[in-house]
Parts: sequence; C-alpha cells; structure tokens
Amino acid sequence: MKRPTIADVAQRAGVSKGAVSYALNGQPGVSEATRQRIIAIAREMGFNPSSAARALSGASANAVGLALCRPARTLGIEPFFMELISGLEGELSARSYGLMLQVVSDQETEIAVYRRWWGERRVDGVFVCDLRIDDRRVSALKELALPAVVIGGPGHTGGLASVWSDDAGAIVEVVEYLAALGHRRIARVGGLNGLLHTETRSEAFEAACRRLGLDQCVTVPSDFTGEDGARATRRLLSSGRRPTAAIYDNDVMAIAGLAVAQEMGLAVPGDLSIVAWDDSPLCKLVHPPLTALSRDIPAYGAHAARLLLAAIEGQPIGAAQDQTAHLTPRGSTAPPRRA
Amino acid sequence: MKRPTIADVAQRAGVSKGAVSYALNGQPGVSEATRQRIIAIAREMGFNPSSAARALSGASANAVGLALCRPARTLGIEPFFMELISGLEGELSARSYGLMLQVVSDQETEIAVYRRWWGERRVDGVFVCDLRIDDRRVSALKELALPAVVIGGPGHTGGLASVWSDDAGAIVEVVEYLAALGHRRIARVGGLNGLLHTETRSEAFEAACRRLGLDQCVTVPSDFTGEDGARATRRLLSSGRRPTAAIYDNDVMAIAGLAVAQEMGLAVPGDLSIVAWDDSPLCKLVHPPLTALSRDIPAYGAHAARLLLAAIEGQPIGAAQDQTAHLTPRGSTAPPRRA
DNA sequence: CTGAAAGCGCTTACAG
DNA sequence: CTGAAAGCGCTTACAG
Repeated sequence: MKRPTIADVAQRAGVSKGAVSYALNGQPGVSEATRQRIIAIAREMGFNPSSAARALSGASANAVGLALCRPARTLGIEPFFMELISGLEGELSARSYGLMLQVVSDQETEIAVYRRWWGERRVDGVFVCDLRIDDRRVSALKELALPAVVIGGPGHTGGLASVWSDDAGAIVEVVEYLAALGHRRIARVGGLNGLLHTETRSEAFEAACRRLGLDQCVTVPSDFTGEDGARATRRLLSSGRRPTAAIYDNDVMAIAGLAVAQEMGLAVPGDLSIVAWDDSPLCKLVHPPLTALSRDIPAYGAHAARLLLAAIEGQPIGAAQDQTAHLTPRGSTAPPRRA
Repeated sequence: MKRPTIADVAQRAGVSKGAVSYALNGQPGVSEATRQRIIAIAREMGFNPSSAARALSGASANAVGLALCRPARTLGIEPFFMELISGLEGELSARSYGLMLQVVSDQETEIAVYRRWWGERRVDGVFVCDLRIDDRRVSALKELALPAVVIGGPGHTGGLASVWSDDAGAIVEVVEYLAALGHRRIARVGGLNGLLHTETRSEAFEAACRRLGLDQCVTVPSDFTGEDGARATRRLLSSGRRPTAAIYDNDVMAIAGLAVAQEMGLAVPGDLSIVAWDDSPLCKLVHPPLTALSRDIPAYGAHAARLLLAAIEGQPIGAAQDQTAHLTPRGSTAPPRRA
C-alpha cells in the first residue's frame, strides 16, 4: 500500500482535509466525536503527515541540526559527543523533532552548512559546540537569525542562547584536592588552545595554583588525542623535577598518560597522581581506575535541547548554567611518595 | 534579509521560476548564457532551494536515516559508531544528502521510527545496524518498501542490500596466530547473543579451535560493556585452568580485560595474551598496546552510504563484501609463559 | 462546527 | 529556448 495522505484519511472519514488537519493537530474546529473518529482512522491507516508539506505550510522544519567539527578519529574516540548526542536526542525525539547531523572539517564549512540548512529550511535551529574566543560562527548565526544554542561558555556567545558548566570552579576543586594531598608540582595537559573552555580552565588553574602557593605548576596544550596526551606526558615525566600529579582535559588523554607512566616504570598513584576531566566509563576500565571530574553529559545535552526548542518558539533565552563537574576520587590519586 | 525564494531569483534575473529551476538543476530548457547568469545571481543572493518544497515536488527528501539501538552509555564509549557515522557522513554530504539520527531503545521503537520517517517522507532510505538472526526489522522494512542497506551479514538480510565483512575469516586468522604462538587454551569474550556477527564469530571460533585440536577453548557472552568484559575476564582468570589468551569482541572489553589482568597480578602478555576486535585508537593508548583486528570503519561506512544512494536511485543492490579485518600484532600477545 | 480555497516554494510536463 | 500553469500535501484564515 502506498503511503496515505491527508486526502486519503479525509475521504475515508468522509470529512474535508481541513477537518483532518484540525483533528490531528488538536486545533479547535471539529467536534470531539469527529476528532476521535478521525484520529482512529488515521492511526489505522498508518498516516504520518508529510514533514515537507507541513514545513511548506507551517514554516517549521521540525528538525534541528548539529555540525561536529572534529576529525573523524578524535570524534570516534571521545565518549563526550556520543553521550551529548544521546542526551539531545532523548529530548528532541520526545517532541518528535529530528536531528540532522553533519561532520565538518573547519569553521568556514560549518558556517556554510548552517547557511545551507537554514536556506533550505531543513532545520529550525542548531547547536554549536566547541565555542572559541571570537568565534566567527556566533556572528554568522546572528546574521542569519538562525535560532541557536551554544553548548559552552560562559560568555563569548554574543547574546546567543547557551548552556555552560562552571569549568573554573571544577578545576579549583581539583587543585585544592591535590594540594591537600600534599602535591606541590601539578601539571595540566590542556585541550586545544583557542577553545574557550581550554582558556577558562587554564586561567582558573593558574590562579588556583598561585593562590595556594604552588609555583611549579604548568599547563601544556594538546589536541585532545591520546597520542598527543602521551607525548605531553612523556615530556613532563622526563623533565628534571617532574610533576607528582597531572590533570588531563579529557579522559582519553588521561588514559594515555597512565599508559606512559606505566611504560616509564612509574607507579600510579605512587609516583604520579592522575585526574581525568570527563568521567566516561573508560575511566573505570583501566587499572588503577581514574579519579575524574564527573558530570551528566546526557543531561547536559537534554538541557541544551530544551533551550533550543524554547528559543525556536520565540522565547527569550539567555545563558543557562548547568551542573558543575564534581570530583570522583578513585585509585589514581594519592599523596605523593616521599622524594 | 529574508531567505530568498526561487521567485526572488527569477524576478531579479528577469526570467520565470521554471527557468531558474532548470538552470540550477542542470536541466535543458535554458540557454547556456542564461544559465550562467541565473547561477551567478542565485549565488550572489545566497539562494538555497527549500528542501521541503523540493521534497513535495520531486518526492525525494534528500536525506537518509540512521537509528541506533544501544543504550546511551554503550554508544558513547564505543568508537565504532562514531567512526561509522563519520564515514557515512563524508559520502552523504559530498552528495548533499542529510543524515537524520535517532537513538532508540528497542527494535519495536526502531521500526516505528522507520515507519514514521518514511510516512513523513523525511528520509529516502535508512541504514540498519546490529543485524540479528530473524531480525524483525528486515521484514518491516521490506513491507514498507523503504530503501535500506543492512550494515552486517552475510546473509539474514532477507534480500535487502547489505555490506558485510568476513568476520569468520578474521577470527580464524586470530586463532591460528595464537595457536602458532603456542597457546592451547584460548577464551573468547563474545558480544551480545542474538546478534548475527556474534553468532558468526562464535561458530567460526569453535570450528577453528576444533580443527587445530584446541579442545579447551570457550566463548562467554557479554553485553559489550567494559563492566561486563571485566566480569567475564575475572571469571575466566579465576577458573582452575585459566586461559593463556583471550579474544574480545570489542576494544572496550579488551581494555577492561587488560585492567583485570593487571588487577589480579597477571602479566600481559606473559600470563595472558589479549586480542581486541576493532582497532580504535584506544588500543594504542594502553600499556601494553593491544594486538587488534583492524579495519577501516569510516571506509566501511562510506561503502554503505554509496550502496544506499544507489539503492535509492533504484539500482538493484545485493550483498557487497567489504574489507576483512586483519591482525595488527602489538605488545599484548606473545607465546605463553611455560607453566 | 464544517467545507472550499488559497498558499507555502519548488518541479515538470505543456504550450508557444 | 521560454513562459504560464498544474500539482506535490499540508495548514489556516475565510465563509457558510
């Protein structure tokens, strides 16, 4: 059987197409009895209104977009994005919104994708990840007047709606914890320079170390890949006075760091304490399990989705703060062994 | 400025809407000079044809769908899916096809999603993952006449198009390799029972062991999570005559297995050799790095995307074999230490 | 409460 | 080679 249209349902019910539309969309204009009858017939016929036709009439695409700007290799390995996506998804599909996904190679392409999606009326709004300082996407989105929610911040969103998590507060908690354990030399393997959250963490890390009088702390940048995390760790552990604790900006690098320590014959946590940012199940799989900064990423995504849907409805949305990551101590942190 | 429509372009160019359509879609019906002029004007105005209007006229949604039926936690941690998606994506976006993504909790929901997508004309075709034996989705898809490519096999696709990889051949290579190293007691931590590829691997594993006279080989099932992989490993390593080598059906479980061995004071590869199925970057991050069955997952995805696009065009597509995974030996395998 | 009609933005035969 | 028109499947004022 062909896919039924609203006309088929109307004919079968002996009413006009308009009546079917009203009945199915919960609009006034049909009696309750007629509505129920129409709904029953539509269900029985397996009728689904054409999203194209609805979009053309109602101007709403009933879909939102997510463009991911990371190379395939990094994307695959970082649990963060899939968890985020499943969070977005749960909220979206509950309201029968679709999610369009596209992997892009750079910001210019990403902007072009937004432009095309919006021009094609394929999406009603988009999510923006990996916010940068002076992010060109922000101005492009405002120019397009495309509803958007930035996943990141605080600030630098140019007035776009956003959800953010207090990274600065979280890293302070970690530094204070390590300091309390007795660590004086703490290294941090940071994320990509230029990303707002990397900068936020770097500043907060430095300030916290200064405040606690830890004058031998250092941040080395990385590209988030395990390889780079391993390389950075090797360098740090080969230096004259090596750190006794290391904080990694994602879980993958933390795991790579753990492997490097083992490879160099150092005990974790005896010779090196390790803290991972983002607590995916990976952290519990290695030996010792990694102390990590945990937060509910799917919930973060769901939060973002609710905001975007509200923004699409025209509600004025500002910056919403999500849960702050909290420290989950496991076997990879301990007081430093006496030198 | 509002999003321009084809009428705006036509007016600006001083031609009919039909002419603009012909020019932009490379159809005959306009002179080359006019075509070029129209194209230039459309570009300058930033015109993108409404996908809804196109879909309504042309009957093609220019999008395909992927429903993922795994809990959020497993999805996030398995590099496989993100790599697959980026492979699909590359091929799709090159032909400006969109990808609709939805996370579902079970097969019935997945079928309902297919039904809705197709009814709404949101997608022109779908990808099917995690093929099962007697998979209800296969018959549902055939009933809907929704173009589909099954990512998996061989067989059990009910005549739907498919891409598959020779898992049986790959596992034979592993077993022969381990046997050549001198292993006699090989364990396998398999994937979810009921998944076709799990069954395929299990049978091939058993047959290979029998052929080589390894009569103490065993497969234990798991749910693909690291936790379950760890649990299975603990059980295997606690048994009277513990295996000297273990094969894991995904990389996450292999890593969990490695941690369990370390936790129990066993040396890898001295006391236990480990082989991971699916060689993500994770395998190279741990110490020792894991011997793995490698294949190009993004290429696998791209292959699937090409097939689906061809199927949508009405070409008859059968079962296409993709690259077989090959063994990449690393530090986690060696001859068993003399008992 | 219901029906007939216009309109969304395209594509595609069909005349000129 | 070009223009005018129908039609895709909906939604939504507008009359009855």
